[in-house]
Amino acid sequence: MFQLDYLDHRPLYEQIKEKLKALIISGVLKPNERVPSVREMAQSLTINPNTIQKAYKDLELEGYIYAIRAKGSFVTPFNDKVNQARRGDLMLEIDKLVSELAYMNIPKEQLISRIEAIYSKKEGEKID
Amino acid sequence: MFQLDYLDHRPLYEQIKEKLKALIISGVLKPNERVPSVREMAQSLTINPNTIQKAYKDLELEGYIYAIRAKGSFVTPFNDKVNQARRGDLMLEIDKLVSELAYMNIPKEQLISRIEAIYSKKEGEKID
Amino acid sequence: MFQLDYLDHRPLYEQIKEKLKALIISGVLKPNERVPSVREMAQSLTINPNTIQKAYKDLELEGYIYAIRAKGSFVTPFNDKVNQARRGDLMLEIDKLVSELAYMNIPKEQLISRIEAIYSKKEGEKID
Amino acid sequence: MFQLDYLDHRPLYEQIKEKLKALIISGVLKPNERVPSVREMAQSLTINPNTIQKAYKDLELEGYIYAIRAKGSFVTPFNDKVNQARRGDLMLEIDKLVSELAYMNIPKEQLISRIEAIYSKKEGEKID
DNA sequence: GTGGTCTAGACCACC
DNA sequence: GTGGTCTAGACCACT
Repeated sequence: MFQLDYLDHRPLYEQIKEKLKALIISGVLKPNERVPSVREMAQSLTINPNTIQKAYKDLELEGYIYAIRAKGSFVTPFNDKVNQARRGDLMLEIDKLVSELAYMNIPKEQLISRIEAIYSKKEGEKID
Repeated sequence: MFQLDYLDHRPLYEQIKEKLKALIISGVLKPNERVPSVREMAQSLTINPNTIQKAYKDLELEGYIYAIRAKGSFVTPFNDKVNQARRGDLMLEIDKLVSELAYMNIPKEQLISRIEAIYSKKEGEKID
Repeated sequence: MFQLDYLDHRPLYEQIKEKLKALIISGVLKPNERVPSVREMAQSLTINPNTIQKAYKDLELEGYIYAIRAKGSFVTPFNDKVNQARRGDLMLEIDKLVSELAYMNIPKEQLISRIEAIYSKKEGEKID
Repeated sequence: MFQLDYLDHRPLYEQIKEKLKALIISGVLKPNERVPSVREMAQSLTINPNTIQKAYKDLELEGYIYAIRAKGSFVTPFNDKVNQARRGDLMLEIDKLVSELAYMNIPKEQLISRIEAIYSKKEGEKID
């Protein structure tokens, strides 16, 4: 499914969270699709199940997946009501990054075209 | 100059770096202006000088300030050649954030207008 | 009759107990009325009959329903002698919750008016 | 500080959370007071530090304590803005309990006098 | 010394 | 078989 980077200084569970989030966001994992069980994932990454457990629990708290005991874990279907706080955080992060890029004299057109590209790719998927 | 947030779980030196960077980016600290000495800053924040030292060293490596022994540290004047790696990192971060916002159905117009606002504010300062 | 919430991390039988209790307490299920059989309930919720069985057995032990073999389960008519232990437990729980609300500076008038409302609603039902 | 009940079927960390919360709510632990370190608590209860860690982390997420790396954990000073969600949850729980008590014919006067007692005790402490 | 991360291996409740 | 809890013991970054 993906690989870990042991040179990365962040905790393993952070990497796992990031990779899974990316799969969900990019649409590789569809809403309500089952994600690998804690043990399956632990085996395929050859790390301890507790580390996966922690990553999954965090993702559940953040609203990306949900767990059903004795059934497995699944991708949360997107819901506009959820994660308003998260949206605010993302906006603040974007502001900081954009300020830094502006300071470096990156032309804003470059940024905007990048955004257009990401959004139009997403539109393309919807049509599928 | 600024305050530390002890509830933030990041290392203190990360916070210091972030705050100083923000001051530089926003133009509060001008190019070649002297930043407070390690001791001054340590005293005003009542933390260990080693922590400030580490923050300054990182900022120097990232190209935001330069140190002159026995004189102090100063804001690096902007230079196109500096920090091409940093730019790439920022772009990757932006991509990740934008993907997540797209996943959350934030309209791209909202993002773009936000960017316009930040850039036009910066233009305004230049004229000063 | 009711729906299960698979996102709830409590065991399913706990949810079933809670919902049935609510139906009894609110008067939707009257004293000596028959509650759905284990099989009926299992079918309508599409879960394993063992899970329903466990919920019913617990409710019987707690004094909310009684079972007659080959006939089904029925709502226990209210009886002052029953459940003195349960009352004590509820009082302890109330104490804990009220302490927490007091800590949060919720005015006691708000609590009391809430209690009045619940009791007066119950009185209204009795008259029916 | 307190003792664990190994006959209790709930996870140990839940018991620890409950006991600590009670100490905070009752005012035994004052705002900004330091709570025992993870290791101290683990030793005094003779359980594994990881279990304490989990309890403390949960309490931090719920807003009762805050942790500062290399310093310790401390009681969060009460803040009206925090935990509005928690308040709503508590209110729903109270409603359920009161309904059940009403069903058992507990006179509402008994409930109200209990609430008065808890609140007046809290007022007494404030004057101290 | 503090909070935080990780492993290896065990056991439990649930379905 | 699944998610969740717990232990014992280790190591890390930070102050």
